[in-house]
Amino acid sequence: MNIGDAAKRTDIPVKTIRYYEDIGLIRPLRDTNGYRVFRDTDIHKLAFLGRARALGFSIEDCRTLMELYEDETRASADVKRLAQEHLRQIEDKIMQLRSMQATLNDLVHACAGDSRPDCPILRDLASQ
Amino acid sequence: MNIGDAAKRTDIPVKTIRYYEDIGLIRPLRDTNGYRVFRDTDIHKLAFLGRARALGFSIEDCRTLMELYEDETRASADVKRLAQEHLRQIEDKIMQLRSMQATLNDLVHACAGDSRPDCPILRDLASQ
DNA sequence: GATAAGGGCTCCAGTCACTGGAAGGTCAAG
DNA sequence: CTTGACCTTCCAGTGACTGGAGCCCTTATC
Repeated sequence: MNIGDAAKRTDIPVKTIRYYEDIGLIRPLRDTNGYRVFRDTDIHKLAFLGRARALGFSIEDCRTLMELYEDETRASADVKRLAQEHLRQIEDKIMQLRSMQATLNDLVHACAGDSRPDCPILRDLASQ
Repeated sequence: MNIGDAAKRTDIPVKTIRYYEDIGLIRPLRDTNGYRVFRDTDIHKLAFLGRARALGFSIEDCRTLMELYEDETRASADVKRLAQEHLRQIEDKIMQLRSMQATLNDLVHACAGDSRPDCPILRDLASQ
């Protein structure tokens, strides 16, 4: 299978697949014409990566997860630890965003949003 | 005031302040020795930027907000529109993260986290 | 007057995870 | 034989900084 088909199959852009090869996440074979050839295992790995990325794991986490996946002697504790740490970071981020959301929401509601220059949003940003 | 004091006063790293000058967000004066000199207005602008960034506005949004702030004939509607659009993006991001959180949470709880290799997290990532 | 510490300066490179584009090779259809 | 859709590599850019090298300036102390 060529890269275009692999991209369609996994919903990962062609450019991204090439990038994943560049950084050593996948190792597709090469045809005599230089084209990448994707086997089922490569497609499987790409799909794995796609799902891990969709859960917000960093590329380095993905690399580790793939290594763990391929290591038959792994301990599930290692996977769980990684996922828990990531979950904690997501929760932190959500709290941060919720705090921004709350402030912004107040400000937006306090602002008339008309043609006059007076604006509580700017007043807040400029406050000492 | 030199850059170090400006940094302390506004809680913005020295490096970041220099970067803000680079991209034209602030225009501190220069002393004869080449050192940047920060007036009260510069400090005020930096603090404004700090608060806007803390609310998650992009640098380009910050630039626009500062222009609006300095334009006495602005319409508050323009500020509100910007803030509302940003609020929408924050809400999108929160929803995305909550969805990740939910999935990850399920997976983490399903995983024994012991020395055995069997792991629902990896099984999910590898699922067809 | 020498020196050391603690500022400041510029410029370059790296971060993360792609993404766009240029310049060119390959392949199947008409 | 040409067209168009693929594919290739390589280089540069994104956002918002951050780190480091190599240098200059100022102030205090010996």
